[in-house]
Amino acid sequence: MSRNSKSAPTLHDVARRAGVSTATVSRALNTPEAVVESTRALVLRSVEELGYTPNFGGRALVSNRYDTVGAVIPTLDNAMFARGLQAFQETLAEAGVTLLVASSGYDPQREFQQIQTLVGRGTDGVLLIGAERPDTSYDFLERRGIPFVVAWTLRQHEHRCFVGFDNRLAATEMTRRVLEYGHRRVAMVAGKCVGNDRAQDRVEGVRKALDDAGLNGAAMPVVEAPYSVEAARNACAALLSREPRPSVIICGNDVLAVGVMSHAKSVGLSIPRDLSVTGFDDIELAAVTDPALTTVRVPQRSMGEAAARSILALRAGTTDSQTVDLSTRIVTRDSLAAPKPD
Amino acid sequence: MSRNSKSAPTLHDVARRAGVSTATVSRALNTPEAVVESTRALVLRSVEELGYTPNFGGRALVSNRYDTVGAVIPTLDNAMFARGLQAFQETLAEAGVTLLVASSGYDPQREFQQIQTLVGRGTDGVLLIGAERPDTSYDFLERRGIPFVVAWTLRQHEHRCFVGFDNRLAATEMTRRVLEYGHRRVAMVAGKCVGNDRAQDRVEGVRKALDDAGLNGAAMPVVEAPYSVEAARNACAALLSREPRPSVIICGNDVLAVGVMSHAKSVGLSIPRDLSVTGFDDIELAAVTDPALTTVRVPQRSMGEAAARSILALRAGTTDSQTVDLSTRIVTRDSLAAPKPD
DNA sequence: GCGGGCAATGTAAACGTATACATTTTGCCT
DNA sequence: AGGCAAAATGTATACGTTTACATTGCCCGC
Repeated sequence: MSRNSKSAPTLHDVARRAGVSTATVSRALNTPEAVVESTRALVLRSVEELGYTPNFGGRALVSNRYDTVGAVIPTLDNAMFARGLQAFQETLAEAGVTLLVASSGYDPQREFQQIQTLVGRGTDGVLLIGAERPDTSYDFLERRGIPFVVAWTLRQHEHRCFVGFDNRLAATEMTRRVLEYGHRRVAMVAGKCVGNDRAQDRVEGVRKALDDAGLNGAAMPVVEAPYSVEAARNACAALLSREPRPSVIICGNDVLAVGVMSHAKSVGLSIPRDLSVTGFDDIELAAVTDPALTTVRVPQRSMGEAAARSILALRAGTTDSQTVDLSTRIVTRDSLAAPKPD
Repeated sequence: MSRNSKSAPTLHDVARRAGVSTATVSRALNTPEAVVESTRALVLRSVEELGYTPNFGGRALVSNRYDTVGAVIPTLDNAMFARGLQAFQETLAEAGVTLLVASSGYDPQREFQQIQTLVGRGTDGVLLIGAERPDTSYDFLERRGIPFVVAWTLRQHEHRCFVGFDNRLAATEMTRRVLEYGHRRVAMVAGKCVGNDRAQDRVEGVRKALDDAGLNGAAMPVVEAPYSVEAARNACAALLSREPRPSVIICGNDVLAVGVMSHAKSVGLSIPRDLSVTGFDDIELAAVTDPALTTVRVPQRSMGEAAARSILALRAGTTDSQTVDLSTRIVTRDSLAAPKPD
């Protein structure tokens, strides 16, 4: 009954068993090249036999490094963030860094709390989604000197690091494509815009393309909906009841597009014959809806990886915060076609 | 330039500024009722002014509590785990516990590494998905005395805590339903079974229902596919080329079902007239496929919440590991119908 | 008015690790 | 062989917190 399991073995225990000092054990583990082969083997065997693992608190206390980065995500329900986060986590893990996850539920106040919690936990890097939040949050991080990366969007800023894509531009390009098909009665189902710059940018992008084409962007009908199929159905119903009825509905998100198509079909409309629909994100299921969804491909995994690399660089002391601008492209499928003549 | 930002304020700084001892500050923060109103106010003001936050390493070192639980998830790509994890995280957060996330990529070896990393990080609770893994992993946790919960599945076990549902039973029920419709030529597209007891259970459940009905369960054609639309397409092609052609394909997952339907339609089959398809999980999009998917509803959020509660209970010292058995139910939509007569 | 008891606060000792500095050992050159 | 530099190891302290124990001050009953 030698292993009473009451308390974990410490550096001291290992040192005594190996007949060396604690400093040597520490070195054998952290800077192996600084210790001679024979003693290193001795130490490692002792570590093995005792099943020693370093105490995280002790290590963190003295070195002030936690090898932990936090991410505050609006929600994990959305497959999109999940996938990006997956890549983020994997890249971090390769560098021996662990990921702490928190979610804000799209609430800036809660996001701030979560940031505080994470930092209080010894997070030495933070991933944020979207640029729009109270200065309080930014100030907190900057004052504390915690490196952070803003992802899923792009902004011009002196000192901050962005990893994302231009939501506005992507929406403009998609809209331009829609107009090329000859559509003039354009409507949009957007995500909730308050506090969500990505949703805002997408609306703006659509408006801009309309303006560029000599149409009145500001006059375009827009209904906002939370990112759910059911909400999108209702939004679609609202848009279809307007006069003149839109010939195309541009959606701020693939999930919304799925809901829109679902409702349109349920009231007897054929897509794209009677109504065209476009999405945004290119989630896996966009390829298998009926009809398959024409949408904007967003480089989710690359974004997660790039964000991780940026944060690692920042933690390592990179001074120049290089923004990473990833590109999107339109995936042409079957939900967008020319409008039928009046 | 009083705030040099070089080093964070410590308990000492707060104490000196408030003119009290560090012990009093600590108490004012952790056990407010043990300190008189006036000094508490004094301390809190001092905390405020200095922007003090406790050093996590110091606290963890002495108290040996990290208020952190880890989760090792096969992958975040699958919306299903993401949603459950979201609920898990929320419930944890309410109790002031932070979530550490790692992913295994369905690799038991990597899962073990991740468990070790998390525990080395001071995780005082772990969430695992699925029951099947090397004893090494279980031994490690049990020897260390780290409470853990196994979710997404159910097993009989003396000391371990399970939170999930009976995959086998759910599959049996779905198959029974299929048989009630009159189907006899049953085939299945399953998830990869090696190391994945949920996928295995679902196959077994289908076989059992067939056996119960006097059909030969073991003879049922099964193709395994990773959880992706594309893989499911190929699997579907393989099954459809067999003689006799199946009248129904039971899928181990909604994503697989979507892929199967997509392929079947692409070769000119009408669903459910020429081929019935069933899913598993009831992800949000199952309701909007064409036709809408008949599937098994899995209580993802409840599972996440229940798992969190179990882990919190275990951490708090509950001795009896109460297993939580959540129930599933069949959601009837349009992808399952009677087979057309030969 | 005085002592006893209790509430409030202070003192100081851990917790386990990393590392600056001191000491010993090794290897090499003359 | 002796001495010296460099390599290897040991010694001892600091990190910031919690908490057991010691101390102080206060109120109350007699």
